[in-house]
Amino acid sequence: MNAERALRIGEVAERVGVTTRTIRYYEERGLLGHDASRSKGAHRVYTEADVVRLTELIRLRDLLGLSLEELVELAEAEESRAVLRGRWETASGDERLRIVEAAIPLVERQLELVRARQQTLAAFAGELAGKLDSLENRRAELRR
Amino acid sequence: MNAERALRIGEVAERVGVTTRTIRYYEERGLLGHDASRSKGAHRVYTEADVVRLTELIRLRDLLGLSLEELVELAEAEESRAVLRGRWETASGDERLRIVEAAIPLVERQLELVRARQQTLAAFAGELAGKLDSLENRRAELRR
DNA sequence: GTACTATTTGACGTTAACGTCAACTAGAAC
DNA sequence: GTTCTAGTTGACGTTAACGTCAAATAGTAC
Repeated sequence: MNAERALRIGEVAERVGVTTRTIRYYEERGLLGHDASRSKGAHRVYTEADVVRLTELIRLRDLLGLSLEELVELAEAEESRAVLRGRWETASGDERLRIVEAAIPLVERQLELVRARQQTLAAFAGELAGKLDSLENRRAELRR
Repeated sequence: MNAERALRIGEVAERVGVTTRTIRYYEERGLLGHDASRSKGAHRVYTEADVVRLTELIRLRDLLGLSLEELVELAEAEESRAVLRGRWETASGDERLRIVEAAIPLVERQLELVRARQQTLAAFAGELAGKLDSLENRRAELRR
């Protein structure tokens, strides 16, 4: 039904904004579930869902400064990788429910991390604003 | 007047939460103005202002993921390093005004960077929240 | 002065995260 | 089938940001 176009590594890399080396490296490190059915030497095949997923991971890396190891840890429990391996289309209702239920706490965890960083950033911004304020006051006084 | 206690590298490192090696490395790379009056082999001497400054730099590094090179570039223009070298105490009113006026755009720049990051984080948080929402809707449907 | 600890300098070591290169091949287009 | 581009594997190279170690010395306490 859903005849999704198959992507190859080059296109994925370009769209996500990384190099092909990075994608292979991430797979090597266990971040992207590697397809066991791929025979040695055959091209890797990706879907739109992979692009979305990789984009998200890259953002977590860039915005939160997570290391690869931390990313792996974060994504590890994600049973929703089954979706990426094409299991979703053929899954039964029960299986789909389990997949969705496994994905929820993962997104929650990510959201927590982002929110925490928002907090610390807000505090830092406050400090900087205060410092700017006092500098401006000093300037005014020194000008008199 | 202001007889500030002189700190040595070990105490500074502990208070800032880095190692002494890091501090020396930062000096080596030009991030901390190195005191020309220090004779070879003599201990490095720091002030409370140095602790504050280093703390801020480390936070910019950690929260925004800035590289050392970017930090150097950011701090480079900072004429306020004069303050750290003890020039403040002996400075005339005019000099002090110039020091303060040089520090302001620097803090403004830092604040800009932090605010920008807050924006992208907010957008990301929004996306994640949306995704969480749709997952929860799916779950509800699959449960019926 | 002596003892003792923290510091200095210089040098080499380490790790994560890729970059780069070579020889070979899959797969799409014709 | 031929052609051609993009992909694959394996291996070695690179860079930033420190870690670690050794030998000598500064500075503090007594």
